[in-house]
Amino acid sequence: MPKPTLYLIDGNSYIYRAYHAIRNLSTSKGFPTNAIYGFITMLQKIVKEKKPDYLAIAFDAKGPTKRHKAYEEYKAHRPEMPKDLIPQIPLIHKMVEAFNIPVILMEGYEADDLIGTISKKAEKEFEVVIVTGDKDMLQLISPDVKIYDTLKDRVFEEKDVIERFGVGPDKMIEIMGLMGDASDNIPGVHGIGEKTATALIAEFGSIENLLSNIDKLKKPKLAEALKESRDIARLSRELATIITDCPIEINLNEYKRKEPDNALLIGLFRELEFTRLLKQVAGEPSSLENMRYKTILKEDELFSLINSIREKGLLAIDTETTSEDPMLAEIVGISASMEINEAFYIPVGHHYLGAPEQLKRELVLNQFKPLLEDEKIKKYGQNIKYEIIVFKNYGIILTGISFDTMVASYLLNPNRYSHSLNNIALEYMNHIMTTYKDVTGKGKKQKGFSEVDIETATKYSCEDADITYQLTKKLGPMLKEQDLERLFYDVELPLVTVLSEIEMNGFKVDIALLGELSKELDSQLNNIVKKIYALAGGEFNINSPKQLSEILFTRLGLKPVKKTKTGHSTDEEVLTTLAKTHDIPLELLNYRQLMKLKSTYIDALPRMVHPKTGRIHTSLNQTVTSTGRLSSSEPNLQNIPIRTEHGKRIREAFVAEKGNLLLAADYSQIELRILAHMSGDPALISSFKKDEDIHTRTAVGLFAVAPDKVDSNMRRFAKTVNFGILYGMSPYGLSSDLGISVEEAKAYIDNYFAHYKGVRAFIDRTIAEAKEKGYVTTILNRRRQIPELRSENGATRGFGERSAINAPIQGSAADLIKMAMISISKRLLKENLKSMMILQVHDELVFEAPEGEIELMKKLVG
DNA sequence: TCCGATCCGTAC
DNA sequence: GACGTACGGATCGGAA
Repeated sequence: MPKPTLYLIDGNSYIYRAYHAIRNLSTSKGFPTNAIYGFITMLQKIVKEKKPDYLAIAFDAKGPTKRHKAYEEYKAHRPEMPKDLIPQIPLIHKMVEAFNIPVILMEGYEADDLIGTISKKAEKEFEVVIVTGDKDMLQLISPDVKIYDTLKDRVFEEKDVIERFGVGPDKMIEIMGLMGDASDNIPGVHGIGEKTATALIAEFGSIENLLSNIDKLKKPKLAEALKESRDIARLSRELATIITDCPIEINLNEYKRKEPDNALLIGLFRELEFTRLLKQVAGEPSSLENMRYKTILKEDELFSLINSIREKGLLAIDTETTSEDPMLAEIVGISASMEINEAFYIPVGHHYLGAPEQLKRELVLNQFKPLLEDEKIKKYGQNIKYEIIVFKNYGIILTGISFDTMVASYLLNPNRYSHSLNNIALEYMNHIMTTYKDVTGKGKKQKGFSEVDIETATKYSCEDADITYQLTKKLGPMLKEQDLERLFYDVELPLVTVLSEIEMNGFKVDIALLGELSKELDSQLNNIVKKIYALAGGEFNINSPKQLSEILFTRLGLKPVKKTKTGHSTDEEVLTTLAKTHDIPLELLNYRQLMKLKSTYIDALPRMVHPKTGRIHTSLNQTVTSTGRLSSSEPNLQNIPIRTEHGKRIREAFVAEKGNLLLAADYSQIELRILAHMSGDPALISSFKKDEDIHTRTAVGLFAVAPDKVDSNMRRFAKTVNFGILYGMSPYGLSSDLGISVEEAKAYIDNYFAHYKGVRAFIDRTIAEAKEKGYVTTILNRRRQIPELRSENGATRGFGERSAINAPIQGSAADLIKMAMISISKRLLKENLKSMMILQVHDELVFEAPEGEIELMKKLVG
């Protein structure tokens, strides 16, 4: 007869884990619920998976403990509990009660001690499992007591401790006494970490024995440290020791697992708006077992699936592949969902020992092709641009794209840090999904999706398709509510296909030219490095701001100009200032510029060339920026240098295929034009109508001179002011940009607003409206929330105000160029042109056109 | 060995 | 602190 299991949960460790695992969850009224939700999820998981016979949860009590009295620094450096976690704690206690799980709590003692005491008492009759992420608890392990770490999903037994530390759990306090514990501010002996501590205790058995045998140590430094820290080591050991005889009444029978109090739970779930959990308790099907997820391995099943999709006229689709890069991806499986809680997975490329026979990829794709290319069959996806590209590389043109949950989530809140399916499923469905890493493992054990067993893959991939389907149903109406439907269906969704084309087209790069440039810069850099070392009086790592700062401000005694968080700044502004007093900063500026170009562009770009196409395929990300702009990554082709001479030479390496030419169309001063439009300022509008040079026009106002008397310097000032306005620049910012005093800068800004009165009014109006509504909008009604406007902190609020000015302007410019991309793409298709759109850089579109089409293209894009 | 924080610099 | 939006290379120190 096996012993019954007793699970003892370290409530505090759980709360922090839950809080950090889940971000940004709150009720519609704004009460934070992330920790509560995470706590429940973790609790349910334990109960469901481990099925404990007995269960209790211990919490720390308020107020100081014995350890605080013994050592006032104890846990002193621990950051205070986050503000949004504090109000969740009492609700977590209530939840535990509603689950009918006993709460163990005692004044003057920590959860560790209570667990230690209970575990000691229970180990004879029970198989005890302590659930915690805290490594202090390892000392409690015995043949009958294990530790379970939920985060790592790992059980630690006696043998695991011996394997890692070479000694038994009873020696853990000795090791901890030596090495200390940063999180509890237990000091330990300075200079001794885990390695040394483990070795010493393995040899001497205890701190006391070690201290009486210091003379036998071979390392003098170590011996010295130990001699000095005798008392600290003893104290640390004491602090690390978990008390196992708390004066607490224990009736183990009370810990026997009981059914939760469902009425109480429903009340709490409703109050906290946990809809998924509510459904669960109310008895609706929702857990994974109730899902109708099916693996398709036979031909007749495939045919019947395809018929069923045709009947429905829609599907949410997801592909599993061998690569995150769609240009390199090979299909491993396809999943589809047409109904809530129902999905199908068709594996076609799983290779592992014992893998069942699967349908041939070619067969499956042949069967799917007519359906995928049928415009009348609606396709829903999460980041469906990825699927478009993957399928295109198999000769399938995915058509009928009707929803992208990632893009929808972006329009609903462009500030979100992530629009991953897992993330938005949590936000909009209160649903925690299996992650990719759960399935493929991570770190060393990570495997490709083709090695994932088909049963697991089915669950994972079907969930993706299913949730994508469900989110489509959920987010569609939300877009309508916020009046985002036109932006979504007329602009962003058609843009997905356009972006996929640009990415697939790619950009040709002259690798040989870059190679030459690399060699050339190498020798130039070599010369500069020698000069720098000579001037510095020795070698050091110029790339390390830390080392450079040491050279400049300590060895050479130069005067620091400004600070960073961690020391003295060595950025361009600082070096330019220092160049007046020493020769070395100029060389450093030179070095920095060349090094930047070489490492970021010249040497990096050739690595990004696609093995088959020989071109560079960037990712154009549609859901990253908070304003509505696109971003470009892997590589970022939106920040290729242009300003400096060397930079221009890098641009020269971007070329067209033989017989083609590059054509760039840029939307001149688009943001200032939008400012004119949105502000209705007559002076600004008339200037643009007359097609004047806007910077010169501004200079005329600022300097009160005739247009023909504006010199290049005046124009430069005016240009800086014009751009500064778009960014909500302060007098300080302008002054440091132009190298003038703050007073002068303020005068220029005042002067600007005196000439463009409509702009002043627009800024004031925009900020006021943003404060009232909490968000700003663009001309296509793109919406960005700006919570910073309501901050107590002046700097944060200032940031909010600048964003409120900039976001509508930058975002409207993005709206316009996106519309242009769609219409140009349509014309290229309609007129059957060979010209390709190959890049967007915010106010510029780049095309590669056959020579014969170039004149036509100039007209078309102009 | 990997990952995140930091500093820095490129673009619009 | 002080000008908006991005991406990424190099270093460095701590965690895995």
